[in-house]
Amino acid sequence: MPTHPIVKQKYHHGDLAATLLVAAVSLLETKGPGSISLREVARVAGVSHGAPAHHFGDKTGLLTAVATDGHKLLAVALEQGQQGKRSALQCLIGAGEAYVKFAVSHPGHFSIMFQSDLIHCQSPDYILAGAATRQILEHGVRALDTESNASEEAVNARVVALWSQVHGFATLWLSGSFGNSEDELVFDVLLTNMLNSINPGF
Amino acid sequence: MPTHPIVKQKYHHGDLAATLLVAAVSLLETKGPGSISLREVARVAGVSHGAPAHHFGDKTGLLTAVATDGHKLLAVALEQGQQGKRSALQCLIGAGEAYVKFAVSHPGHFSIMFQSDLIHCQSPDYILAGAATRQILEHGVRALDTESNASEEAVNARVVALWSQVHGFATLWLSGSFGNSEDELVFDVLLTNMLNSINPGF
DNA sequence: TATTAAACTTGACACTGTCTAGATTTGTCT
DNA sequence: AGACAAATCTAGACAGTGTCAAGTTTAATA
Repeated sequence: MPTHPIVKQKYHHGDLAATLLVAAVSLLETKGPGSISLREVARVAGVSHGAPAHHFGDKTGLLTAVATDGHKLLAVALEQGQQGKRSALQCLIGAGEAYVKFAVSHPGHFSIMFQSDLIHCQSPDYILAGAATRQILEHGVRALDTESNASEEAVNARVVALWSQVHGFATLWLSGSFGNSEDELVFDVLLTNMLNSINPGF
Repeated sequence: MPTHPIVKQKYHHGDLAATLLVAAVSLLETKGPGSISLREVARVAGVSHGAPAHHFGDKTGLLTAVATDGHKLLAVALEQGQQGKRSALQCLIGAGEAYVKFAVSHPGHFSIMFQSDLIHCQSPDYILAGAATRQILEHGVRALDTESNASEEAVNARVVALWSQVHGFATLWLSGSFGNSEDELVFDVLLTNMLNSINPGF
């Protein structure tokens, strides 16, 4: 007879992989990617310490899955950030804004997405998901530059410049390098000013 | 009688703190900030596993020292990157170039400098060293904007924009997000193109 | 229903960070 | 110089970690 007959603890969780991912993201937000513990993830998910291995192989595998999920979510956010914009420039700025806001609103995911020493960055799923992000940015830049029939190299340079800027802003903000102001207004002002510095003609 | 009379292993190392820092940087380059082990640092330095505690308190303390050293080295690199430039704009671009090249040539230091979950980011030394970096960038921007009597807010926005761009470029390059091309030419082209996109008038 | 595969648990192992107590060296004071 | 104190490093212990192997329970399949 079980001690807690009402809440039946089934041997098979049913949806453990997804539960582990949620727990991992939660712990990434609090502990950070360098201090996260696989056993604690299992504990939060309510399973034994060996359970994650069956779904993700090892700790790196679990973190890779989180990173891959993060890239997929980011791609969706970038698409949404472009919707309903008038000009191609506004479209690109919308994507940049979405990039930064995704990072700030999903710190758990973002904290691991580019940590190549903690994930299997050769994983096909991860590479594929990451390439989608880049493609969306590139598509936006290309739409802006078609009018001024820009060279392939110029488009590439602009993608790198835009990506670097929003990625750097997100990273520096999350690390507290801009001063650990909790003020949301400061964040918006900084971000808006930076994005407005993107000029159509380079 | 010692077994190795020539190389005398002294009980007191003499300069252990510096040796530990060098070992830590070396391991940060190979293992990465999330996988570095304090005991291995001690092993590389040739001392017992408990030795680092006496100089740096704990693992976080050692990593904080590396990060602080990194910020000091970066400040020097930024100053040097500005020297001998004609215009204020070229000066600023030189600093940006120095920022990225420092990150790529000191991956061990740079990998930990902004990881707020792995260091004591409230440490006065660390805060001071980090503020110097920001001040140099701000000084460069201010020199550029004095002619066009820019507002305080505009200067601040430009600092954030420039810092974000070079920091993001360095981070993305080191994470392999631009494609893990070992080609140095690709790096230079990408960086130069990006820096040239910095326009004097915003 | 019997058998097989999947999902999860349990125990073990080496390794880690940190704490404590002790050993060795250096510096200082008389 | 000699004694004492401080600084420096070692050595052992402890709980916690990732990963492996073997075993147990459940689901799927035939």
